[in-house]
Amino acid sequence: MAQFWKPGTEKPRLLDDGEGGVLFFSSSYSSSSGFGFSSTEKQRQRLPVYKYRTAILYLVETHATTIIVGETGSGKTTQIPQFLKEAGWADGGRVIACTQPRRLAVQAVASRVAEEMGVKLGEEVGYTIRFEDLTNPDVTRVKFLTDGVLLREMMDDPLLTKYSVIMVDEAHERSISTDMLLGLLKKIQRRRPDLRLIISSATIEAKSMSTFFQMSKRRRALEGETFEPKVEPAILSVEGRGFNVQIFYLEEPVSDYVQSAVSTVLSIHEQEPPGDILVFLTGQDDIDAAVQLIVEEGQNDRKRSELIILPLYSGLSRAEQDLIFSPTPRGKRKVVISTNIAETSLTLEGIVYVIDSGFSKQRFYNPITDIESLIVAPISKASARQRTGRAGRIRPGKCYRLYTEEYFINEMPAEGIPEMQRSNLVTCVIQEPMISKMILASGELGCSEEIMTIAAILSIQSIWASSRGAQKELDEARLRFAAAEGDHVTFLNVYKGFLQSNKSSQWCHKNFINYQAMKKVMEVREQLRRIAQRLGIILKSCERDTTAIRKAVTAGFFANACQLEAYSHNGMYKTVRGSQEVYIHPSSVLFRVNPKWVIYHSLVSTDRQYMRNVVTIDPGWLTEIAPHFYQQRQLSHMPH
DNA sequence: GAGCACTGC
Repeated sequence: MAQFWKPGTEKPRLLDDGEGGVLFFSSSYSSSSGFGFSSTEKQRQRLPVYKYRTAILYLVETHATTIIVGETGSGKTTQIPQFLKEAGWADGGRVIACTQPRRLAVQAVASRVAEEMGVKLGEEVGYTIRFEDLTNPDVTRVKFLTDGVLLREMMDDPLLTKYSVIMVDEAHERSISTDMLLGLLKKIQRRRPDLRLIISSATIEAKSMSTFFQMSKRRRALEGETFEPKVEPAILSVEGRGFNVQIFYLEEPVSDYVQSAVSTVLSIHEQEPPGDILVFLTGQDDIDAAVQLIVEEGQNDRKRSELIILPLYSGLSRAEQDLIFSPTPRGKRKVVISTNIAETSLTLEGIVYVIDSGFSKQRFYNPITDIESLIVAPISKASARQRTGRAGRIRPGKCYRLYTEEYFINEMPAEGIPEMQRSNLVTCVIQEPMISKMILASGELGCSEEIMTIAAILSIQSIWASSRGAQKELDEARLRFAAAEGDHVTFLNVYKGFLQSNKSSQWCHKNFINYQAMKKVMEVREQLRRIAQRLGIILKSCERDTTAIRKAVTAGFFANACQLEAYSHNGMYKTVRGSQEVYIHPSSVLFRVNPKWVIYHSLVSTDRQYMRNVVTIDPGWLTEIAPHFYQQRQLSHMPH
């Protein structure tokens, strides 16, 4: 058993005075009395970040980059933009920006800040996320946005000239777009000494962030007499406002963390006072198995009926996810069994006990084979702390780690590998080149209306409704739309039906289509249509000429062509590019159909490499449409 | 016979 941090007391602080640039403020700075202020104002003053107001403003004034380390509950995200505004950083038509990795967070924080400032959202305080721009360029002074949107803005205005301060929040998550943004912002700083950056991070990893933003000696030598901010980043640490969480480790490692998690749930329920339980497992399989086990093992338990067991992962429908947020009835105990979604994206109130398996599914990318795969891998210390923190939001909690303390200390990596090092960066550098090529080709082939629809649907996770417990019905529904040419053409049938139903949610429900996904498809399609129109692509329908459609897909995705192995009995294909063994994904309408030649949209790698979303092609099109790629390749069994 | 989590004109 070990003691976790106790926020607000003796938290270790940063810590480097060597180069003079790293500053440290103690938390003994006292806040002024709230007398005479409104209740909102008093609430603001109670947030831990409030007592650092002067320090933060001083650092931002004097340093090009300020790194703020603050745990959840410190209030940094909502308060710092307001401090900046009050201090005049938005004067003269300038704008203060604050980025978030997730859309939901952008919306939530923006409306909270607008409320605190007593202004209407979309005016002085606004936000921009994809498909939704709630800002007014003339009056918006504090703007919240996803880091992806800011990256896009950079394409039109590379120096981001309208912003005076840019705060990058949740930088410790190291998402691809956050990392890209940080790299580009560093470049902008060289050209814009007036720009200030605030990097906000929840972990002590601030030191490497600081090293990154340290500017070169040469640049520093150029600093003239005119006032310029210090180039060394400042670091400030702000305590959070969580509760103490006691940590328990296993004495011996276990081989089956699902079983171990289940036993822990049942013994907490037997021995511990009321309070909800959150269990972190890796994926749907684990989670469903754990739910099943708890039900079975608890069958003879008189207290079993007090447990409300809820699975949680992104594949669940909106209604199923909403169950998680319903309040726990008196005398009951909620057990939420979740993937990583509950680590950062969703916050559950009322959790007192956390069980951490120590694993999550992570994406890895092999640049040689160009295959991304999802692998169950050990989490980092940073993730483990984040999971633990989920237990201390309403009162002191307990966290049960299903691994040994020795393992945590000596073997668990301090930080996860940044997403940037685990992904194919193509779409990050050039926005969706294959889709773009497909759309351009569709203009010439006269099927741009259809290809727009296909492109929009391919950009959505899945248009099919969640199938828990109704697998057969979903398969049957899918068959009703199935087209012999493959998934892409099947999508057109679904889209057509959706339009004919007048975009009805009941129709979606009846046909196992995800209504939310279809609404998003409409938005993406509209966005694509606007871009295509701007580029002068002729919008035209080919009226069911599936050859034109499949040729357009081939034009974009020629590199993903696969041929069925001549004597394959189990549906094995080989990629033309690298002779990789691949199979049609069971969710495809061509599963078990196994046509001779197909093009896939993406590969997913689990125990096998599966092709998701496949369409049949005529191999002759490959040399016709992409001769530069196929000329020198030897295509065995290629008819001529 | 199968789906970690996000994001984007």
